[in-house]
Amino acid sequence: MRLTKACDYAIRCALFLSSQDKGIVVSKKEISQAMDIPNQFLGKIAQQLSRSGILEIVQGPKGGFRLLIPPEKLNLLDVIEAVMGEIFLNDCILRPESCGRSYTCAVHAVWQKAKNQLRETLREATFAKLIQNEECPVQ
Amino acid sequence: MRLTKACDYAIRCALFLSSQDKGIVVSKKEISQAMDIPNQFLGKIAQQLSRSGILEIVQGPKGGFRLLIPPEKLNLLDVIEAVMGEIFLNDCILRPESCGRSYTCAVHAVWQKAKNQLRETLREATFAKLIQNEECPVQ
DNA sequence: ATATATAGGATTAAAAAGATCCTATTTATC
DNA sequence: GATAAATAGGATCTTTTTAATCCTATATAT
Repeated sequence: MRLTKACDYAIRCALFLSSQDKGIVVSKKEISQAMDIPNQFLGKIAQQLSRSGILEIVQGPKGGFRLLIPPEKLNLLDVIEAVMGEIFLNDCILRPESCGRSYTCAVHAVWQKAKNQLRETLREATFAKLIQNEECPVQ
Repeated sequence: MRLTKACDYAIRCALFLSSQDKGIVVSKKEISQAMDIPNQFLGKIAQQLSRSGILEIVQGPKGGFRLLIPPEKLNLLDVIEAVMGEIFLNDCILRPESCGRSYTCAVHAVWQKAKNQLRETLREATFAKLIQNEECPVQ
């Protein structure tokens, strides 16, 4: 029920890029140092974010990563699902054929509701909002 | 971001007990066969449910498990957290001291919201409701 | 042409989950 | 009380997942 480190790093990376000037290329080294992400691991994560169209990878000298989606449109759900695949709480939601017992179906309805709520909450959280609100109301 | 097998089994066990006559003792063997749970593993899970006061373990011949909380009051959250501990999506919510970077705090507010929603949805799902609704609207 | 970056397959290490083994303990029944 | 039928619970093992790194290949600014 937890986000993986890879997710955490992906979010940090997206936060950093969102806080930089629009459209600029930021080197992997700079991001990994600023956001405390293992350098090589960041490379792997960037590949996933790149496959999902969230950022562009620029090779060669002065290479690095460029955010393709503006922070106003990019949200936590996009970044998390780019790394983890579609969020789900229980296998049976994605594999209903493995659902033999009848009353477990009522349970699945709950998983489905919980999943939808969770995805919606994450979708609402754009990176533009996240980098604005530096204060922390929950702690 | 997924429920573990142990959680799944715990829920199956609670579903089975909820569907039986109130207050009766059901043997581990019967539950494990009916709900397709590895017998020994069920023993471990029952210990956790017992520690949380959800069921009572009866030893000796004619022993087994007895549900202590009526299905109208028992809910998915109780059972899941008995097995997994308190639900959370990201470490930093439980360990705010590890939260150094300022803007990650805004992210934590989202985790907190998502967590609260999720727990509320699971809390609303009582076992009485679950064993009633045998049809499956989501599939 | 060269030096500087990232790519990406392969591998390794660490952690968590899933399951089982085996002896101890409890208790109904004879 | 003795016995047999149950579960308890520590220890162990296996598998899976996660986390991280190694190393050669590739791209590109200068």
